Amino acid sequence: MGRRSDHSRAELEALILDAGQALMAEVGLARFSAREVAKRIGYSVGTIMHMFGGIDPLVMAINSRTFLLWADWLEHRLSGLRGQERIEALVRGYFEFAEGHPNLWAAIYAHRLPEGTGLPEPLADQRARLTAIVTREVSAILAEERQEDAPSLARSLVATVHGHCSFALGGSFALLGETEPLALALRRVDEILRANGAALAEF
Amino acid sequence: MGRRSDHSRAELEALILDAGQALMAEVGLARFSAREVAKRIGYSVGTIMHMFGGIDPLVMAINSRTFLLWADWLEHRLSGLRGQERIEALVRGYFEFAEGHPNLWAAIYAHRLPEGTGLPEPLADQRARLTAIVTREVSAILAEERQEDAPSLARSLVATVHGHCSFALGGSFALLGETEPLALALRRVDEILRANGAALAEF
DNA sequence: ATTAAAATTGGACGCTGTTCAATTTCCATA
DNA sequence: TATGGAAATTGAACAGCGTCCAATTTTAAT
Repeated sequence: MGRRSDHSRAELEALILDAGQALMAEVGLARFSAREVAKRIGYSVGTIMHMFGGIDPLVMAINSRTFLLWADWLEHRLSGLRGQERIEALVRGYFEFAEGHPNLWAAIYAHRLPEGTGLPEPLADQRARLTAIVTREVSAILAEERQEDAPSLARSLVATVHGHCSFALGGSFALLGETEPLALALRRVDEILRANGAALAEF
Repeated sequence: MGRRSDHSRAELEALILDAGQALMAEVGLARFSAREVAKRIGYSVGTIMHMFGGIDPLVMAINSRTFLLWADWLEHRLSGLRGQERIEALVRGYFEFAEGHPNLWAAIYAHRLPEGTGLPEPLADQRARLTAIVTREVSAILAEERQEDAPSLARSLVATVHGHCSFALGGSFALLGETEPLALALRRVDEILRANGAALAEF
């Protein structure tokens, strides 16, 4: 025991986050376990506790990492698209990422940090990247005199799509007999954008 | 030990659900504990396990109960209102209930039942009541030739408001600098209803 | 080489959900 | 009213969890 220079501080952190995110993807937040992460990387639980300070900060770090993954994936998905195709790709992208990584996605919204504790600045920045992408795209199809509405409108659109995606993956829509959640979300986004003066082609 | 007729079967179930819901409201899903519920009602954990079959079914029952509470509260809130005031009251009601019972509300959406297991019919019915109210109100302000759109539109509106409420209580909006989540939700609902031919007064 | 500091461990603690044999109570029948 | 079988309830056991910390080992500086 003691400082084994098998891994540097940064390497060890990456090791923990890699294994942690993998475990989260496999079993979800409810069955996530710091002990299991420790077992997988060959360190003791104490090491993880010492580095992150508890299981909540660790989960926060993993979730912020998921946001990064998500944002990169979205950007890649936008490349080559033009005009309002890009907006549609954002909505589809939201759903597809969530469906492709349901446990990672659900962990983001199921995990509530004990009251009072806010996100450390760097983690907050990682999370804001996703909305920044949407703001940029919304801005691009908004008239010049409505540019100032873009940030607020983007946040609201993300919330709208999130609500539909959340009901789709959480089973609420299935419970209510709704079979086309994505189509619903796409229509709402279209309506909202038109109502706010976006330049969209006729249906 | 043995069948103590202190309480009938139904009484005991109500006792467990009462104490369970109270505990959920106090500590939230993450710190919810069947053992603590047992302690509070003076029975052993085994009794709860035997009645509900596990902690997941118990949480499901509590959450469905929360839906009932919510629906009743909403109905009461609608009484005396007319026209589009009723739609506005639904949106405000969604936010106010969530803000008034944050742990109960969050537990509904944070709890994901282990895959494959669906809700028992009676519980599903309890949950559908809330959307049924919205469908009724949406139907009331929709033109006759658009009546068939009401159920789907209502589900979508609930999802939209849920998304905004979820971002508000979960801290996403705060993180992104949004300070007026309710106002945002109200505007989106107005836009969506107008886009679908609802009879709403000029702003 | 010595020493102070940092990293890592393993074990303890109290908690959790789940299971089940043993016990107690109830109800129906004789 | 006595009795037997069925149902309810318990308490203890189990494995796992997050958290903590004294003890140990390694590293880096002197």
